[in-house]
Amino acid sequence: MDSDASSTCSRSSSPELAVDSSFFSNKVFQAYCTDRETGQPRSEKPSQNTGSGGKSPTHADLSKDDLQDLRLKVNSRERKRMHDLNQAMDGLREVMPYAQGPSVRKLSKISTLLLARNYILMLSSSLEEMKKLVGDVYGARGQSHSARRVPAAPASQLQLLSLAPSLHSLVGSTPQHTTMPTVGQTPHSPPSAGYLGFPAPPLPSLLKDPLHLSSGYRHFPGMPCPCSLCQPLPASTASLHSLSMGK
DNA sequence: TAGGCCATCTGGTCCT
DNA sequence: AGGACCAGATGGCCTA
Repeated sequence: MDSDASSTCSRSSSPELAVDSSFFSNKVFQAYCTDRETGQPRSEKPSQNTGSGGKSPTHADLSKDDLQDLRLKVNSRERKRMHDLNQAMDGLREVMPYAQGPSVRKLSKISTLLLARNYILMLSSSLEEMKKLVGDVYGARGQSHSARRVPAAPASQLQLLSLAPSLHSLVGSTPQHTTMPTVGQTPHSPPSAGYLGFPAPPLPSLLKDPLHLSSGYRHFPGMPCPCSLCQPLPASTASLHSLSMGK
């Protein structure tokens, strides 16, 4: 989907192969050919087995055309590798909680990676909170069975209780696949997370501070809120937040 | 015009 | 040996 954005975007992230034209117009390649023609090798070391009857031809033994073919092959492979990488990056962009559309500029690669990291942290946090809440609910029900009979919460209310975190998550994290631009967003300004339904932090802070995402819950009136604003972060989540992206 | 982002080429290194 | 992966260099495009 977003790979289409490359065609609508002012610039293409993966331009179609123009191997011959781009490669042969490349100044480096031209310089390379010039060096070969003038007999001034750029970097290859003098080979001892050149013309000495080696069993298999080394790079130095290859003719100019063969060397050129080899270089083209290597370049093509590298190009394909980078295109695959960009495709994967597009796939990642598609599932990010971010406004997408022809009028919205694509997230840069670094922004995509940083946002993905924070998104994962937020989802982990939501999952932990939901687990904790479900545990509390079932624990309370067990106690009520063993002790005196307390009027249990109606089933609908229980569902609401246990659904609250997921509601938060859904509201706050469902990828927006519509093409509607965010309010106050210029066609070429970086997209904001304002579509989430709450005042979104500016992108830079969102990318830097994972807590901005985890605090981005929508607060429903009358509904118990398990979000990290209203409750302290669980220890496991806190440890998650301390994770670094170090290599 | 400077700076950011990107695609591409290229040579080196590592792995199978 | 061949391919994958990586990082540096280079040049183009776009935006503030």
